[in-house]
Amino acid sequence: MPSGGTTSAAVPPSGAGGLPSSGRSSRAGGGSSSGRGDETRTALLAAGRAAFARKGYDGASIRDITREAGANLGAVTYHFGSKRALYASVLVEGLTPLVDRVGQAAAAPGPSTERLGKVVEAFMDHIGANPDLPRLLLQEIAAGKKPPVELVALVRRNLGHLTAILSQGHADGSLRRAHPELSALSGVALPIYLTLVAPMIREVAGLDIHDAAFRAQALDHVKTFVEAGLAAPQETVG
Amino acid sequence: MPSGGTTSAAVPPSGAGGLPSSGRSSRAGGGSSSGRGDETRTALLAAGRAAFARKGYDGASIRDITREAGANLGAVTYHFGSKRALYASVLVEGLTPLVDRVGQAAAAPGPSTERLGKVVEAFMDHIGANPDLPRLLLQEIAAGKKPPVELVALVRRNLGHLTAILSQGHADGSLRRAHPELSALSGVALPIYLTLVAPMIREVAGLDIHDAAFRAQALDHVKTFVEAGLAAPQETVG
DNA sequence: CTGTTATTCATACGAACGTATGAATGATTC
DNA sequence: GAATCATTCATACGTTCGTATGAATAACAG
Repeated sequence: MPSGGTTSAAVPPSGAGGLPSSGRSSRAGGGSSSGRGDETRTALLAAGRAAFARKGYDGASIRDITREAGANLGAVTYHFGSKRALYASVLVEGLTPLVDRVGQAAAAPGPSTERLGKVVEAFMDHIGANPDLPRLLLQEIAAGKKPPVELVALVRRNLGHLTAILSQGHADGSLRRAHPELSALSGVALPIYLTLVAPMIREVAGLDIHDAAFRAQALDHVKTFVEAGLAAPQETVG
Repeated sequence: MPSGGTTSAAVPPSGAGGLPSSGRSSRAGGGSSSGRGDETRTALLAAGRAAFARKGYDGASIRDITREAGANLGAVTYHFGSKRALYASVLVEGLTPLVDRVGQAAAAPGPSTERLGKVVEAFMDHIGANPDLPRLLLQEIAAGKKPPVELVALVRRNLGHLTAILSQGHADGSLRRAHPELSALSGVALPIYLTLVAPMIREVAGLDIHDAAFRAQALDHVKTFVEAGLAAPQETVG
């Protein structure tokens, strides 16, 4: 044996590490370790997000991802431990900012209908700027398997933000008294769906969600639709 | 060379055949050819639908599909020519009945709000009975690539059914005057989304869309939501 | 019975995949 | 300048994939 150990020649910072958002391991003080380790990790996450969203988990290959990231084939194994672990990191680190942003919008003071509008706006804006996110989410969910716990936690948190608004609206009578989960899901279904089927809309109707004018139109429509769908029924006037 | 030809020993009925819905080749008269050819083809379609919906195109393997269908490994090549061709057949032959059913519901006479309700009901009912369909559709669309022409044609036909109702509603003033495509998409987004994220809903909120009671609740909610979202605004009464 | 045709079957091939391995690299610390 | 460490790199292994191939089977025609 030329070198020392048998298999533990290099000890990757991955494995059982879970999902430390910035838990990089540096050697002694608080320095910058040996160089571009973080850059590689970040590049892998970005390339992985694009690849997984576009081709699905199985369709995306580690070779494609590392090539796109400008990294070596072994980079994924080293930084994340496995393809599956990279995928989990992409999922969590990609969706957390969205949930956070929705949480901020939902926490704003004001009447429930106004908060609802702000949440929808934040949701559509963030998703519009990151069209990979709904694809990532749906690619995972559409599999029909039990989603990973981290994803469940994120969605549950998001649902909590929405149901808080709904219960306020129920209390003050401005929102329809309805099934809270169904109502919350209704609020997010349309933004996600519109972003998701953007290629189909472009193909079928010639409308591009990336076009600024149509984006504005879509946002307006979604806000109106969701607010009307959730609003308390008004007395009809002949 | 033991046998006669070089490569054309067996001539599969696939290849450039396109998508004949029942264009089975029988030998001379109109008989039943040599046996269970059609059964195998049908079994492959069913197994392929389940596999593609659950694992995506890349995740589903021909070996899994043929095993599930009780057919030989070469059956897909023989009956469809390639994995891709099987996938296209699954897509078209799976979604056509849904579009047809929506078309029937949309063609019913009556006021536009009532037709709208019937369409939503037909949509949710059919999708509820065939939960693989939205997954198939989304797996394809989520890829972000140009969808196959047959799929575009189907979606365009479906969109036509919906916009017909909407324009009637616009004309008689019962529906909100809004972007027709956006409105139509809004009508289908929620049913599809609810079915699609069923595993997530079950995990996060403990609600199962396959449970009859919740199904009824969901249908009711979706109808109310969509109708309220698309209805013409009423005068508010303090 | 003989030839023809549709279908099934077992097997093989080359490519691509995820992962493992151990040497090379280069910065940091003493 | 030697030791240490995180990271990168080239390469190899075993598996699985889609597809190709040609023989085997079975039904029908004459």
